[in-house]
Amino acid sequence: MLEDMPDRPYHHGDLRSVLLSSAERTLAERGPGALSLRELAREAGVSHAAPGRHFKDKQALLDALALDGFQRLRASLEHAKETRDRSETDTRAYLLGLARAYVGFALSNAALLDLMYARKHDSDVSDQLAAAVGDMIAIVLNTISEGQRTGEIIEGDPMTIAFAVASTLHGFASFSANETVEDVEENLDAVVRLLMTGLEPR
Amino acid sequence: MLEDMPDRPYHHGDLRSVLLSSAERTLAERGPGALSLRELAREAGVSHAAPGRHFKDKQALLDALALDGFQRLRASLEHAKETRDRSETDTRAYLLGLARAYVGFALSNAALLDLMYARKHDSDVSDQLAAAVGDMIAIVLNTISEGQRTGEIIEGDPMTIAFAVASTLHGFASFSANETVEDVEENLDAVVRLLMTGLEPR
DNA sequence: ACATCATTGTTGTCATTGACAACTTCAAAC
DNA sequence: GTTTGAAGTTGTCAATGACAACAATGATGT
Repeated sequence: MLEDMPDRPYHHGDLRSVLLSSAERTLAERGPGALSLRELAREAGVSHAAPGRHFKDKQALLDALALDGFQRLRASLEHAKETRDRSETDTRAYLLGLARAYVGFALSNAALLDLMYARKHDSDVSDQLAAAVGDMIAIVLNTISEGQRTGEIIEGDPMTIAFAVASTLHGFASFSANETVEDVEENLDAVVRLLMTGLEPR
Repeated sequence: MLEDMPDRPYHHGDLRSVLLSSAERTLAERGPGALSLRELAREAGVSHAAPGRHFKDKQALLDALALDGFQRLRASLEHAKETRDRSETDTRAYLLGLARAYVGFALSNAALLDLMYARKHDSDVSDQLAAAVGDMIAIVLNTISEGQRTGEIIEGDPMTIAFAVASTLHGFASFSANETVEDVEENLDAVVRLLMTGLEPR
């Protein structure tokens, strides 16, 4: 009889990351309400209590997902920055790149983005998440400061300006992900143009 | 013996709205995860299945909360519009009023706002919610069109401009509600100013 | 008046879930 | 080699959402 050949070794070896990616798939496909630790365990071929070794809580799993999301979003924004650096130093083009990256992430990871900004994380994790948001704003801040140095951006407290710009990006991404907006690209261009030139006639 | 005096009549009479307001309080105080139909029933002094008569689903309750939230938000924005009409017709002041109303709502009803924009509603309700968002954008749209008529706003597709402005308001409100931003008022002023005048030096 | 009947509430039950406790397997460190 | 601790397992519990079957109430039509 061959039944004593364990399909998988006793120790899964990679359970934590398997749980995370499985959770993210479920989140994207069936929403946050469909997330169940026990179901994740079943999918991973592991007992119902195994996830408890890696995540104290269901909330801990969600926290980890959110943090991971911020890391990837940040990487995406920084990638947009780096690819820009090789071309010219046009602040508007740079902002457009950032906006595209942010919106792209929002469209591809709508449910995850919700989770990232959900107001229900453990207090210490909330600090980390706040820091992650701070990092993102810092990227915008860099652009603003650079733009101010080259004279492409008006003077004024760069932090305030960065906050305003980040707000716009976030709001646009959030809206675009929610409603079924067809011409995201065009709208996005218009938003960046508007941000740069303002609403008042010159 | 007095025990046959029913504390409450068999028919609660107002259960639906009691459930809704109780749910909203719980939502605000303990987050969406703490919402339990059974607990709401207990608080209302009613059996555990009674809520089922008014809400097919837990999701149906959440949908109702979200719709109600949009109605109140819209009323608040329209109130801002009416109080403005009595003073001058300065588009910037009007936008500032709208922004204050939106942010005020976001700060007072953070968890509810999350729910309103959550991507997990029943499909037909989603349509109603999308319509609600459309109504809100329409309010902004009015302002933009008026501003264009008085020459205070640049020309261009008003819908696109309105979408951009609404995005900014929403993003700012969402950010302000999440992070612990101290000087919301100042930042808000700066955002509206920035929207009006743009980022480029003139 | 009064029978009917839809509404709203009730009890009972079920499968699922998150959390925890107690036990086992394995591998690495000493 | 043994000890020790991380990772996985079974077993159990209370809470929950959903549903079915039944009861009370009040409105409607004649």
